[in-house]
Amino acid sequence: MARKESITIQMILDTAFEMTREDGFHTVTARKVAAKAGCSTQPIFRVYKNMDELWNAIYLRGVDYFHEYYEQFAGQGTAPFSNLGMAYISFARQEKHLFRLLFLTENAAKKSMYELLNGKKGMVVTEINKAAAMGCTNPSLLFMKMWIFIHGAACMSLSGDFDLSDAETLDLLERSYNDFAGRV
Amino acid sequence: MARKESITIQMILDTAFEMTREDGFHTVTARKVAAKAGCSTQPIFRVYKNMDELWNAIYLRGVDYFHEYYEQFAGQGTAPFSNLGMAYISFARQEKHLFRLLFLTENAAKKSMYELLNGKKGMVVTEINKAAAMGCTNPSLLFMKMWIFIHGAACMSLSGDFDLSDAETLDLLERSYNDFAGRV
DNA sequence: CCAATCATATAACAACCGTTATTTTACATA
DNA sequence: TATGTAAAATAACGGTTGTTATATGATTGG
Repeated sequence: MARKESITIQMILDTAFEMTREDGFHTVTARKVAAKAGCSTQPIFRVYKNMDELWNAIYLRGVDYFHEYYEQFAGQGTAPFSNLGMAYISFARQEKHLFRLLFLTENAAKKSMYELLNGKKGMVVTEINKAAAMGCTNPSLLFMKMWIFIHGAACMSLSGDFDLSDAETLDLLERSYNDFAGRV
Repeated sequence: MARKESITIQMILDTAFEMTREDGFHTVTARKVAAKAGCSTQPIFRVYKNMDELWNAIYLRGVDYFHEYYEQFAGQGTAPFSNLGMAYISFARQEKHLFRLLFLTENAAKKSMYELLNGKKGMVVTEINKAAAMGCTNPSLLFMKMWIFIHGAACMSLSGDFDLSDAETLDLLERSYNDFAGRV
């Protein structure tokens, strides 16, 4: 009855997402995506109404990508939040463009930082409970302080103003947790 | 002998800088600057070789602007670094576009964060000395921890994930200083 | 007052952008 | 095998960008 589809929505989104990962969000244009996917711009506008829709899809794929990356770190580490913090900072270092897109860019579909951090597994809640179990009187405040600190380190590493090794970073996070929690 | 200059480099840079302040760096194009300055694009390319030079000049003007803003806070506050932190966070809140340009954007002429923070008056050194005089054993480490925290709060306020009042923010900074310094 | 000279304006160039109209191509059904 | 149909390619439209060639303008020394 009709010609068979040869360029799928997956191919287009995969290509566009990879461009975002490697060169940043602003490099994703219709013509460049088409060139990299080996087709014309027409298939893009068949599966997406316009470029805004594609950009939105890239953001949502970025959220999924972050979660997959981030949830690998669940249960690791000793001090509460230090595992999540390491995941977050590692992500910022290895995926600068995605980190910018997810955590430093205003966006129509933008999710709150807490929603992103808690993830599908409720990892923040888990860590808060862990802190409470360790005798912390105000674990939510502790989370807030810890995350401001962690977010600061992540953002600093974007501009090259924070370049501790992973081991040093983990040590810093655990010491900071103890500082905030009033331990010795 | 020749026609008198009517559009100065100051007028152009003032206009372009104001556009950056209000609408962000990416809105500064030759034609838009010309329109806002009430002239053609030609005077821009008389005083600047190309747009890169103008953008560079905007960055440097931004550095000066930050210093003027920031140095007003010198000597205020009680806990070390809290005055500088309040200045930094206030700047991020009130001058989002400039903050992004100065502290979150890669740049040919980019200065290190420490250079920007220390300023012309050596304010960071002053605060570190203050901490040392208060009996802190490792004031440089304390500064690092404090500034990661402060930078985190500033960056979070960009995305609307940090919205404490000034009084609450100051309180948070002073408490954090005590946490890091091991005080009660 | 004229002419040289430099500032400014106008207009154009080539390269992009998102988007869409038009044409070509491939495939399933009758 | 012919035909209808939808996918893909081509090409174009109107907009933007940085930059530059050309034309107009004003000013000042001779």
